[in-house]
Amino acid sequence: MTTTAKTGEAGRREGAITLPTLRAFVAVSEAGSVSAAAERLGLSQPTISVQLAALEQACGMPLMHRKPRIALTPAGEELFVRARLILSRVSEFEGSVRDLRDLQRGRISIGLSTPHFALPLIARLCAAYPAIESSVALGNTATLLDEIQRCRIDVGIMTLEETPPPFVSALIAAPRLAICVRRDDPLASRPSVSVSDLVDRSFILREKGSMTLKVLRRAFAAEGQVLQGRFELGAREAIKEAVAAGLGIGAMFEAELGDDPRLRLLPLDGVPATTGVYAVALRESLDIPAVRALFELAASA
Amino acid sequence: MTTTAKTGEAGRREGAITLPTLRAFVAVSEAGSVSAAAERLGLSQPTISVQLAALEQACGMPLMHRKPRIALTPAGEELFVRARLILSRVSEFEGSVRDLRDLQRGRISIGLSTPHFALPLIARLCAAYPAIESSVALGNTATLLDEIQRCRIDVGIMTLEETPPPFVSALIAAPRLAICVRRDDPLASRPSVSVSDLVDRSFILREKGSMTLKVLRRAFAAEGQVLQGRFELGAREAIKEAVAAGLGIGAMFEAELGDDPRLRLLPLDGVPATTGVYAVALRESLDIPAVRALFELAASA
DNA sequence: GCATGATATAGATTTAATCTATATCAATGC
DNA sequence: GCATTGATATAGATTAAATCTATATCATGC
Repeated sequence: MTTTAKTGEAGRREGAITLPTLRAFVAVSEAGSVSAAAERLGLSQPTISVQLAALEQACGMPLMHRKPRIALTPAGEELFVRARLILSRVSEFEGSVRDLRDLQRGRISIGLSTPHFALPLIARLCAAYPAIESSVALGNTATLLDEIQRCRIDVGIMTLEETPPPFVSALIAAPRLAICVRRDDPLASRPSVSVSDLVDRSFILREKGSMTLKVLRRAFAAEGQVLQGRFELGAREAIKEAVAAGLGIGAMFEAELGDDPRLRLLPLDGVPATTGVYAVALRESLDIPAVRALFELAASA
Repeated sequence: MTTTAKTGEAGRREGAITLPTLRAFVAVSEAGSVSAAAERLGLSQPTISVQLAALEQACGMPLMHRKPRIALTPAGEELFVRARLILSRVSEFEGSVRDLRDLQRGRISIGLSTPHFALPLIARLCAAYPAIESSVALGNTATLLDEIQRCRIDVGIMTLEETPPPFVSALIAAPRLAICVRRDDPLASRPSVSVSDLVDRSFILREKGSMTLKVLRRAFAAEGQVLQGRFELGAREAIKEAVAAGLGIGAMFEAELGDDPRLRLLPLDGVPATTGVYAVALRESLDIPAVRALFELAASA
């Protein structure tokens, strides 16, 4: 029975190349048998058999012959090399994912409004995950929230009263508002002060958007008073200098003063403790490993 | 409403990385928007959106943020590079497949028992597809069929009567069996000979497995005669020399003699034309582009 | 020739990829 | 400030891929 070659099309049914088919092909080539490859990949033998057939289908030509034992055709030899190249790139990709997830690598950009409370936390982050690169910028509560929302920074550490919807936060500290006066100020020897002690005093204020300003203004309003600002300074350090220079009195949260011998910090009575220092991020940023790590450190402190 | 960070696991639902997800990711990164990427890939916008989410799921972290406009996270930057590497390897793989299929590259190993009929065909193959490398070996019908079956060669060109099941074949030529004698032989002037003319002559025979031997023996048996072999030689060229040296007469298929002035070839009457010169291969080898090309050339001659 | 080990096929099930239709979200103009 | 628009995400359905178990076929060695 002489079968004449049918010259019609064959092997044209394409089916895109997929990673499982390539894995099966490479495993069979290397293991020298379908069943050994199946075992190596932790899959069933028919799965490998089918995947191999699918790849030959997709390529439109036989890649292996099975006669004496399973072996590559010339075309198979060539494609085997390329298939292994693909798979090794995939492994590298997966390795990167693992590193990134295990924080063997990673980056986080942080914005601060309160260096005093933020830096110990950042220091702990760096100690726990030495491979994380962090970059730090400064700002006030309002600008930081804006930058978080625009994804300019991953996380902000700032004083805050409430966390609006798109954000999540973790409490770091709950300092009270205090008044900053010169050491020779009449009030300097008082253990604390109240709004009524301050109505005729002129303040050096933080800029708009600052939580310090907002809380102070509200404390005055609660007493029916209006805050009198002498002038406005956009940085806490500058305010300290201004107070020391006798330009007025200032306000800042406890522990923000540091160790300045020229000044004294007096707790302000009658201010409800509604504010706190928080780490803040977009909810979806919590899936960034470095951000999650920072939040976990904040929560565990 | 102060939402505290939930420190529970997140992004752990793995789902293996696939090529479509990587393609979507790279396309979005390059196109700068999901819908542009969809258009570029010829897919719908939701498909890309879903694939992107699937990759972020598989990686367990966000790869892009979408706030001002869509942009890569630091992790995304790193993985983007690796993803593009993978995809370029895949393109190379697909390019190889195309080349192999279009015979821009390819190899074929051919076995011959009848160089006279085979070489013109091989010459046509080389002319039509200059990029195909072919390697040629010799053998008789039986050894060639065996080598084909063991995938030692892709295709054999040989005299054959019938094509056993695992093979397919294409007819190349249908030469008749002829007797080879010295120019000074008493039979040399005859236009043809019959078995009865040869009963007392002593033959120089081809080896077992040769189709020439098989057909000759059967022609004798059909007349009730027994073929008398003087001795056996494993190569056609050697038989010619032996006949020329006067050791006996030989047999070969028409046109196999070539142009030897010492010899004459006499058609043997009464031999049914059941044999032909065929290209033979395993059925599955027809999917090898170079083999298919050879068969198509044979059929179109 | 029969037993055995290996490969392929069948049928069923789960998951992935893709679509259309629709909802949500963000930016922009009136 | 609200409505329109352009872009992205979600839902539900459908098709195709990947995988399994069970079984058939095939080849090999004794």
